[in-house]
Amino acid sequence: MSALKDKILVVATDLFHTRGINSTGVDTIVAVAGTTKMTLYKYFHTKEELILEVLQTSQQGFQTWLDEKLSTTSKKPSDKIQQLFDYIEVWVNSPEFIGVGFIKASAEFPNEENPIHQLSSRQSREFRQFIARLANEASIKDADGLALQLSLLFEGAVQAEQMKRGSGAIKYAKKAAKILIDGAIKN
Amino acid sequence: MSALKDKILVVATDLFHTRGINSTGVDTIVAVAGTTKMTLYKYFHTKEELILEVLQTSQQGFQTWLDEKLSTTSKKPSDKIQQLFDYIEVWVNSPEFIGVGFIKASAEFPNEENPIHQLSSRQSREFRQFIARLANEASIKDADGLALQLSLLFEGAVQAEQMKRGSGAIKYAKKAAKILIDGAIKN
DNA sequence: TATATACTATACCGTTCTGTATACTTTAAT
DNA sequence: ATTAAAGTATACAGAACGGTATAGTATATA
Repeated sequence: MSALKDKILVVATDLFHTRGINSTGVDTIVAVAGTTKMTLYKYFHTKEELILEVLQTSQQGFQTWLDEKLSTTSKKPSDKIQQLFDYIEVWVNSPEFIGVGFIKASAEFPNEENPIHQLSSRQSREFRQFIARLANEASIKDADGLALQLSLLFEGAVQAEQMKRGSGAIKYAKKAAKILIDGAIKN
Repeated sequence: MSALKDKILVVATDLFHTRGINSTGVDTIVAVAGTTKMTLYKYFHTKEELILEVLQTSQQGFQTWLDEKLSTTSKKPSDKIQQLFDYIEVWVNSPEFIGVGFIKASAEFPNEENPIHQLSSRQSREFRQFIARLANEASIKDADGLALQLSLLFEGAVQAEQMKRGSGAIKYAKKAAKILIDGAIKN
């Protein structure tokens, strides 16, 4: 990948989160990235394509990071789901954390026929299925139900953290997750 | 209040939710409301003022509805917090439900110095405090902690419902809320 | 009948938006 | 040295944006 394409992606990701997607023009993006519109439109044919690529790379980055953390530190399947929110907390409290793309994007593009909304919706579903897989491996009965509940806590906490940084939302989400997981294991 | 001002508010509320706030121009609003920009700008000096008023009236409407439901049906304080999510479920599943304004607005206006973001943040905090009051009346020890957890479930569920209608998110949020409340009462 | 109020109709201003056209410069590989 | 690729610089088209100016109509009250 071209260094400039990468730079544009990084800058766009940051600006979309700090100013909003619709409120960030391509002129601003290229100015901050230190390039021109001609170059941006060489790599991304439309702004929508850029948005989609930003969403995909950020979510992929998070998933890769999370996968690695879970696979290297904990061996037992039943431990993984317990540690999920530990790592989410680490990630949210890291200085690089700027938010979850698909949550914001689905709010800015509510129309269900919009490709950006559809990608956001799919990413949310895939993350939920990822949690469900962890729950299944931990031999939890209603794995899908627990996964949905944990994803609600996740999305709610990220939302709250975005509304006010350092709100402690993720700490209480972690506590709630523990209670829900313990309850689901016993049944 | 003028009938036209009210009509503009209703139309704007609907359009903001179905198309997004930034994606809805004032020209569209007046066209759907069947009036002109001159009239709109007579009642709302700027678009920002209109947005703020839309947010305030919708949240006020929900709070009033919820207050009334809780005060008329359940007498015991300990029952109210248990019934909170019952009514939220009714509200979310009602055909008029279009979402929660402050969740979307805070995503579209992430800048903490923006008046719209500030109002959204305040509304979120006030709703959390409302839950905390219910928890306190039910003699729950860590009322603020439980209120935060329940608000995460609430916001996460609304978010999920927005991403895909009929996702059943609110049903599982209700179950999770029951578990968390029961756990908080015992301690 | 006079006057104030509410509202309409329409044209417009300045800005910003996405996206493109044209021409030029740098860099690296053959 | 030649050539292709990558990137810069800049101007601009066409539409949409928020907001205003001007002129006119309908209605109700005094």
